[in-house]
Amino acid sequence: MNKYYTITELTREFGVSTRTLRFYEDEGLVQPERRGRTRLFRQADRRLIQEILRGRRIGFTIAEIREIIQVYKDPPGEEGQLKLLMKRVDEKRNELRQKRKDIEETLNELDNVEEACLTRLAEIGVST
Amino acid sequence: MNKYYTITELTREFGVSTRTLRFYEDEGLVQPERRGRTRLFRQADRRLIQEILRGRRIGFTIAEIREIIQVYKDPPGEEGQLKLLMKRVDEKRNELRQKRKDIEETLNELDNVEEACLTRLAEIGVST
DNA sequence: AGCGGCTTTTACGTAAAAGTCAATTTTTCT
DNA sequence: AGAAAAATTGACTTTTACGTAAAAGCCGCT
Repeated sequence: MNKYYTITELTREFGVSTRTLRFYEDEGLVQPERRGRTRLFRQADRRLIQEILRGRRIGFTIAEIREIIQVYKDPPGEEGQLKLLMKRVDEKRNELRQKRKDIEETLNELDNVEEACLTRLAEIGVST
Repeated sequence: MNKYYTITELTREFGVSTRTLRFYEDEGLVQPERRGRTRLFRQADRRLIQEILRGRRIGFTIAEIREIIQVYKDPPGEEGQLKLLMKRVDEKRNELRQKRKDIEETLNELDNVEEACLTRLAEIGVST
């Protein structure tokens, strides 16, 4: 059946504005089809948007996200390009591992904060 | 001995600019002492900066970081405030868990990209 | 006293990623 | 067909987190 999605269906699903999706199109991240001037998003576009938003959540810039999409769309074939790409991939991975560590540590801290809150509440004599 | 750090010592240690550290002071995140007009950072300031930068890496805004610092500096004592804080902590934790999941997934994808690169290189006949 | 180097303050600038608004279309419903 | 609802476009604005440039102060050294 190959369903089409309207822009507002997707904004509702992902909790973003139409402006945002149009912005992503302007930036060349997605290329929905058109019927007249209306955008028609396919499954592929929808999945792409999921990936874009995931990238956004972990702090990738639009440029970085576009780069990643590019690599999937047409992977480099030449040795120099491939090695460069691998280097960039390795850097990104290190960055993400650091970020993951930062998150673990912060999660632990937040656990402590919660503990402290519970303790304090108990002191005041509030049963949780 | 209670050593003081100059602003440039810290910029070198953490790889940030003096502008950044002054900005954090303007935003009320750190309060180094002064000798004349010169800032003198203590160990406590230094550790605080570490935490600020960690927060920054995982995408916290200055306002959020300030809020966290505030909670440490003077924790709420009243029931309503405590419960509110716990709610905010819980939200933050969920957000961070999502982010961690996003990172895991992206790390896996990057592994695949690397694999693909190696395969392609082997195809071209390059020994890695 | 002069120099180099670091520091300060003030003030304006900027890039990224949208948000907002107004003026048109276009589509949908009856 | 005609009104209402939804979508598009373009221009302008906003927010965050600093960057940058100018003009000057302080400090140790020679």
